[in-house]
Amino acid sequence: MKASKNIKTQNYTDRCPLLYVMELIGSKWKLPILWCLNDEDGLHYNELKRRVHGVTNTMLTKCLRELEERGLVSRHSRGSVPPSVTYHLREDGRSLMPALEGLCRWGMDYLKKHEEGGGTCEDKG
Amino acid sequence: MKASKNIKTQNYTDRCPLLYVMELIGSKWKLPILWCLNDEDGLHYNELKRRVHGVTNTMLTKCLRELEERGLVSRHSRGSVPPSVTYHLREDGRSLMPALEGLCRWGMDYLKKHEEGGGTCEDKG
DNA sequence: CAGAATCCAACTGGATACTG
DNA sequence: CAGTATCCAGTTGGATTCTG
Repeated sequence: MKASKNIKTQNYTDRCPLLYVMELIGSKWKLPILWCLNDEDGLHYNELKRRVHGVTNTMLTKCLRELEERGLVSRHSRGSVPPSVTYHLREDGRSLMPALEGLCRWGMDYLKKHEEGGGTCEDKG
Repeated sequence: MKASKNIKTQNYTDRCPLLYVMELIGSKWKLPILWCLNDEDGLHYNELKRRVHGVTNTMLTKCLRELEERGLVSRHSRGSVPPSVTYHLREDGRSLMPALEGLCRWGMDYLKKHEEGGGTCEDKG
């Protein structure tokens, strides 16, 4: 109760850190990318692409650029031919993962309650 | 570390509770609406509209319907003329608020670090 | 290998007007 | 009062092709 009160008094007007974060990680591939890098730090572009299943070049590059700009991941190029570029999670990116735990827990809890006899996570066809 | 490891092993494949939640509350007005209802439970449509500043009828109605479907808010109509409809936060909606605290904290922390001399929250013009 | 460039479809959300 | 209906613009993301 106190916690939630704290949240809403801080936020629900405008310029709110929570909405900022939502915008930061709200696009389709950001979280999957971060998870992969958190899972195994220092991945090459194509390794990443293989793990973030379904992502396209366009989107992967775009997301990585944005995450880099925001300081969540870092890009290291060897500048050789053929090119070799690895992506790493920076501290801000890493610290984001545990920050998501509350939400994740809520989600698991919610799904458990609402799909008592169903599958695991069927949101939309 | 353990927490974050826990998260990624559970998730980054497909059907993931966290992505589910993100979809649930990811649209533009959902969180502001929930905050308002958390702030003062039992608001009329137009009260809500006044508090969620900037929202349009179309969007407010759409969001409320979706939140209602998902069981986060409840709708009570007196069925009179003129109509009187109040919206309440249900338990699932209320429990979501503290679950957001981790993210919110991370956001405040992040903003503090990244705008040492700047304003409070300038994301985009 | 690690992208960039281009084009396009779908979705999101806003503006406006109308209604029982 | 509490919406609904319609239309429209901007954004998101996918498909495809090309390159040093």
